[in-house]
Parts: sequence; C-alpha cells; structure tokens
Amino acid sequence: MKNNVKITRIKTSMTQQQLAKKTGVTRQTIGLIEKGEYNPTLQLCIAIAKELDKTLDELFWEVEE
Amino acid sequence: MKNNVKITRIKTSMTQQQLAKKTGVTRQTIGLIEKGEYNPTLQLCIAIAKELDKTLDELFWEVEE
DNA sequence: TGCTTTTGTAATTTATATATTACATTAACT
DNA sequence: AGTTAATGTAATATATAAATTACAAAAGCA
Repeated sequence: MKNNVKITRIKTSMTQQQLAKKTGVTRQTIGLIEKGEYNPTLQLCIAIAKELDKTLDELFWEVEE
Repeated sequence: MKNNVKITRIKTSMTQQQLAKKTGVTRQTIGLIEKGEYNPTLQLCIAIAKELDKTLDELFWEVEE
C-alpha cells in the first residue's frame, strides 16, 4: 500500500496533525497511511487527495515500491 | 460515493459474480459498491480498477451525481 | 409459460479501519 | 543543555467494511 501522501504533504509544509484535522481523522491514522501499512477507505483517500490538491491516481495509483 | 463501476462492468459483459470472484470479495459487496451506498477500501478499489482495465480516477474520482 | 441467471436486499456475524490514550523519539530552536 | 513541536508506535476500544446466509425480484431465454 505504498503511496505519495507523505512526500506530497511535506511539499505543502503541512504537518500530519494539520492534514488529519482537515480530513477528519487522527494524526495516527495519517501516520499509518503514510507508512503504507494501512488500507484506508475510499472516502478518506478522496479527502486526503482534495486537501493535498491531487487526484486519487497521483497519490495512490501504481506507486513504485 | 457514486462511481462508474456498474457502467464499466456492464460494458465488459462481466457479471457482478465474476467481478467479485476476480477481486476476491462477494457479489453482495460489489452490488453495494455499485449502488454507491458503500465506502470500499483502497485495496478493493484498486483491485476493481485493474480488473476493469481502468484507473482509480476513471472509476472513483469526481463522478457526477 | 416455465426455467435459469442475474441482481436487489435484509439480518447477523466477522474482520479490520479508525479512535483513544499514552509514551518514546527525533528534530529544530533558544 | 533544555524546551517545544513533530513524529513513531503500542495497546485497547469502537465503528464500520465485508462475509455469510437467505430469499425475493427481475431479466433473459427455451
């Protein structure tokens, strides 16, 4: 479940805490998703993508290991 | 949670049962996702997209109501 | 008209995403 | 060195995705 959330979030100078608040989840959830050991729901993926100004594909589609 | 799964699946002449088997879930799960009343996990969305030869964006991103 | 396949849907159970609480670690800064 | 912000991570609880079983309703076809 690798993805581009962490690198994209850092580029926007946003903390895990800030992204968590904007997407309605906890900091821990964001941390686990970034770590790639998590299988988030579609709604959460969409919320994250919109906050980071990306699409689903850009963050979650065929991300190289 | 509207999406383009149903219309895409029908275009490929695949039944819910067949798509379910290929993606490792039950027919009911596919049915509920197509109905839009469900919030599937990212892994399942990816599995469905690959079976239908589409990307996440094409099936789940900004689908008009 | 029947028969079969496909789909809709409900009720209950199980698995797992996410929350909560908590503490440790790291990095940046003074 | 000390302090604070940010992150990693673990243990337990809660919410919900998905399975299971079951039956009904369409839809296609003989």
